[in-house]
Amino acid sequence: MIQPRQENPTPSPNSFEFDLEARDGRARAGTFHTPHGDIETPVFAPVGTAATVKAVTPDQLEALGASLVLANTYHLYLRPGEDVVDELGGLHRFMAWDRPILTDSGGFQVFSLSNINSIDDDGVTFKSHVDGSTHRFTPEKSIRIQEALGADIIMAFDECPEPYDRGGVESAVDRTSAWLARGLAAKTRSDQSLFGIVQGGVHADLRERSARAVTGFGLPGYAVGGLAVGEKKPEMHTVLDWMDDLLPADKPRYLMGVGTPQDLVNGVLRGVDIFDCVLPTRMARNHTAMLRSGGRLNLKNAPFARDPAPIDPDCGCSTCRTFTRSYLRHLINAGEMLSATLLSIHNLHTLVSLSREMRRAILDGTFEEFARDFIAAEAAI
RNA sequence: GCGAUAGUAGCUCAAUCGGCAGAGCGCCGCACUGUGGAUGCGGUGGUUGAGGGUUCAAGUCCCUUCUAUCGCC
Repeated sequence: MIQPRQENPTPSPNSFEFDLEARDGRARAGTFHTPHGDIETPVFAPVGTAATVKAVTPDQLEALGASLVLANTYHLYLRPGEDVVDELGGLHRFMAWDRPILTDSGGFQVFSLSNINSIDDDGVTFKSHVDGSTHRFTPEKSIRIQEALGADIIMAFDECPEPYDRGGVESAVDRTSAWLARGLAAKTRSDQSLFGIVQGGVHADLRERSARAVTGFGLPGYAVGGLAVGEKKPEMHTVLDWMDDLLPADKPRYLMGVGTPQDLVNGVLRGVDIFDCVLPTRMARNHTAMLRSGGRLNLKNAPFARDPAPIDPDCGCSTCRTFTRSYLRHLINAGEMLSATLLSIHNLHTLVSLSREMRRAILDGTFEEFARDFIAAEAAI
């Protein structure tokens, strides 16, 4: 049985302040203060859907140098129920992660995982993907659940539409703003910071309309939603360029659901501070190792059967220091759960350490060179 | 030794009256971006145990033979 940590870190007197420490071009290095410690940016947040980062233990996450972890409101509401988490002392104690936690609003999952019954200006009625039961989320309900869960950063309930359906994007922009106002009004806890989400798809005028509305609430941080949902890469970069101009410089920017090592570099290059993504752990479960500079290794592939090399000879993670590709392939082939753990550690290390290196380069004033080399190396592959 | 039953893809099995030899799994590979260890997509795969016969046509009917399982002297 896992014992939750007992010590309670002293809350920063400046909780939810963001110190912008350095800039290099549009790239930024900063520190976001939360009641559970500081988040040094740029940062990559591993995703722990149901109060766990899947096959990775908190000790392993800590060894990786992770600070912020994302948990999912939709999943925790359905199972075990936010009341259970609340009763057991809140998310930090429940999942034994004493550092900063961010919860999603449930908006995206309602659209991507459940069966939607109806969506209107008031909220969304949907059927659970677990048992088919009917539920309803509203902006107020999402805040109530997230307050019961108790993460440091909580997200406004939003609508994430198809990026190329302009009519759908336009109504999602206005609905997301209206829902943010209601979520803010429903908020009662002062030890959680609410981030607003900018929508607008790939349309400049809609991104601007959304950003103006959302930043008007003077929130402690802002998220860019509706990207990495099927649009082309150059379009994502263009939207991020717009966002850098539209979002206040003195607040953290969070690019939701992204991404690959290349996405992180391209995001930081355009002023993004926070990332989260399921890719490193999902690919780990699907036998794929992310390589730092482009490329992936599907370790299930036959040629690795007798390969004595580590996944990445230049990687310093515990998996690469310890195990051969041959052994990892054997674990996968034998159906051993350990393969998901070892690959998750490698994939998370790739993104967490890349974020840390980018931070250092920004502080040193060498980030533009770092990014140029990184993108050149990727192009050479 | 005699008898019964069964041999079809790597595995488990389909294939109507004799009418283009198939499926699932595995294997090989691809995808995966605000997470279900999920899922989706594509590919490889056969001397139908062997040999002969009947027939326009045989996995299917006939003969011989080999192998396996069960039963009986």
